[in-house]
Amino acid sequence: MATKRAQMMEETRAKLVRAAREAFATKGYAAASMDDITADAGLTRGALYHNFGGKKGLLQAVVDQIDAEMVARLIAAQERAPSPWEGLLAEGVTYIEMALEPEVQRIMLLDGPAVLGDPSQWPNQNACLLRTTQTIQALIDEGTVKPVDAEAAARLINGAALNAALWIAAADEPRAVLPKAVEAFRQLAAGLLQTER
Amino acid sequence: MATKRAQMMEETRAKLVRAAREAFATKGYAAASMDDITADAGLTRGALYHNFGGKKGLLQAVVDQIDAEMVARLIAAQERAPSPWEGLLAEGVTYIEMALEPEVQRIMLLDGPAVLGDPSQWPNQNACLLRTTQTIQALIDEGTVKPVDAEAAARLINGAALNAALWIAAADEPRAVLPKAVEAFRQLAAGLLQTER
DNA sequence: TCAATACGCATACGGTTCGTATGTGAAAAA
DNA sequence: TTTTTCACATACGAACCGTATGCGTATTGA
Repeated sequence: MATKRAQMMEETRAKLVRAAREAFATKGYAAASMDDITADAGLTRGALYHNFGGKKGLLQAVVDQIDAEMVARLIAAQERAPSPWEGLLAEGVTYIEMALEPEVQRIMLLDGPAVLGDPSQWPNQNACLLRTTQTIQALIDEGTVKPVDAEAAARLINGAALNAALWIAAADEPRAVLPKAVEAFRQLAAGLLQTER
Repeated sequence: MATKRAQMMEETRAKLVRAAREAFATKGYAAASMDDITADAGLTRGALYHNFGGKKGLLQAVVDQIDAEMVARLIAAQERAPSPWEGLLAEGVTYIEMALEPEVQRIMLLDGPAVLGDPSQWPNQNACLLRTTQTIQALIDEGTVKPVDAEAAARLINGAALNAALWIAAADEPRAVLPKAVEAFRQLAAGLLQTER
């Protein structure tokens, strides 16, 4: 039986994460006070410290939640593609598109790395990167991609997409810049393809 | 005549920037207190507010200084290369190497963007990226590189190099993965080259 | 069913940091 | 020399964070 206490605790955690996600996205991590967040969730800082250990722990929880959502969307985009190679490109493009959302930009691309450190160390980010690495390795095995180090290629691809995302998010006209970024991304990625045809 | 007051002021600004650069690099922006920084420079917060307007202004000054140094190194690396295209690759490798330095990583890649916003919108419009953009534009004009958007390409190239650097920095054996990263970087960048042969 | 315990969360307090408002002494102007 | 300017120091109040402690309800055991 799921104890009633556990249910309550899960509920308060959800409320705190929801309020924090909202506050971090709009004000940024540093400017968002724990008093405001907890009050917004109908609680106090006591609950926050008990459940997450502190402000950083709460950010970690928010990051994990968003990260999981992003990974799900990346997988969906890849599976929708007609070929593994197109799947890799679709993944990158999806990643770029997600950065149009202020929430992703602020929490995942700016405050997250600054407060929590290297994103590639985040649990779900590792899974995402690992999957990209495997995809590239498969493309290497089938001869579509040059025999480079799969992990290195995956990290560079991800990094390129990430910076394109940051660029778009900060641009005056995101919708106008998006196609440029996507085109440049496809060109860059093409560098991994076997040259002969 | 350069008034004595102006000389004094320039001196105190230099001392503050020096102390701040040290503190930001080691403790990070958020954890570095203004009292510590100013005391370390033999001053008080009064001088800081008078000269830089606040903590963010001081960070901006530090960022501008480091940015200028980075550009100088990028230019030097590019001029040392045998061809414009090799110059671009040399820039990327140099960028990777610079990102391995904790100071650059902490201030320019993590705290800077988080506190000041996207680098391309910094008042001093980060010359680093501008430099790469110009290099790529030149390569496009001479026909070496495909006619993509120069800024987009520069962003992606920088992003790839940046992530490569973060990967290397977090690796168990940095010196072992460095060549892998450089090789993958060269392959990716080759995607920008004209295909005909 | 009832007493005892566990524990999730609220409350209270001290310490640190930040921003502004005001004071001061030396350089510059008169 | 007197007056003004201004670079910087000092003083004060407010906000925020982390820990220690208290309270009330859910859970456990007899």
